[in-house]
Amino acid sequence: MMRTLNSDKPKRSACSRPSPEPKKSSSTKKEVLEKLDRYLKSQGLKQSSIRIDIVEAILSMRGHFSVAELTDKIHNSSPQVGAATIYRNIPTLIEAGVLQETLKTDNGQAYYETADDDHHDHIVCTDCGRIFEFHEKTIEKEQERITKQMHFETQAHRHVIYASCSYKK
Amino acid sequence: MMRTLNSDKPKRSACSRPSPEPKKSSSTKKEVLEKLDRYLKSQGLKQSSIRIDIVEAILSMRGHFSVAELTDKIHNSSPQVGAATIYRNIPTLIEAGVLQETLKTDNGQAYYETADDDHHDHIVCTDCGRIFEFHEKTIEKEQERITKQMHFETQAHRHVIYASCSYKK
DNA sequence: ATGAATGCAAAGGTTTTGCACCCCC
DNA sequence: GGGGGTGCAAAACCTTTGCATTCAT
Repeated sequence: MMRTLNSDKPKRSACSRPSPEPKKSSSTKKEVLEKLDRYLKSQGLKQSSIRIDIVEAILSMRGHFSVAELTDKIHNSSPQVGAATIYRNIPTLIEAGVLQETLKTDNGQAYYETADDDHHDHIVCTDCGRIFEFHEKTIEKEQERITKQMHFETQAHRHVIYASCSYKK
Repeated sequence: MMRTLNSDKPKRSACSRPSPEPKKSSSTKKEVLEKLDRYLKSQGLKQSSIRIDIVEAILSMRGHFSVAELTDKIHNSSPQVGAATIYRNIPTLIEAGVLQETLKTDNGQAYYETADDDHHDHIVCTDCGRIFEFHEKTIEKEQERITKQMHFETQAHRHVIYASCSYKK
């Protein structure tokens, strides 16, 4: 029975398209940590060595990653960090502008990426599950026009295209 | 602490915008049941009174609904139907062209609507959580253009705008 | 009669929460 | 020292699955 979109985990091997380029980091690690520091101070929150560990793991990730993948990375250097701590830090780091949510898979798992300024949306390969990015100003503008016309104030959007890689086989 | 998009269930009362119009049913109940019948026969599957109950409940729903809401509706007339049966029927009914998935909320709950031919995307009100629809050919075309240009074959897409209703308060 | 459909309960996977303890400011 | 931060385990949540039973054809 066919399932909905990407609820079956596709195998990486099903797709021979080259992986997306790792994004060129627009900010240095130092800048990110300073931004975090400013945010924490502004909110009366505290630095903690574990929070720094988590941020460093995030900065070392390439592309888009799940919490499970992030957890593995963190456990490389700090095996004792609990999953709950990572989950509890996610909203904080999003608020701080360090992290952003990419998309949710149909099975409910969230994917994240390091926050950056250039907005983009995503194409998920239905063969291999990898996530690619696209930029399209026209769509952004149309979106804004529609929302205004319908008397809403845009807060955010998620635009995910599911498509199969033509390089297949 | 602010959470991601619609992970907090907003209260209906937070938004005074009129509800979306119930969609004018493009097919009669009879037509839908015939379509289902054709699909089931083609797949060697069976009719069952419970499956018909589920379809009738779907057709009686207005707008967009979660499995929980659908289950409640079904239980009005057939209280004994188990949740597993409803979940197991969903992929079948999607395949049959009776049902389609609208979106997943950030907390992982799926929303559905009756299948129809006119494609549209969705605006979720960040005040009240209600789901509205928009149609925009320009966006569809751009999307197709980008996907082709990147050498993918489009399978599907999900485009959800999160926006607050200006009629608020 | 044969295989699909169902109910029940248990299991699954991801994320959240309660609580006692720890540590940053 | 006080309030945020953390670990652990349990709970929450939606959904899926195993198994014995029932039903459609």
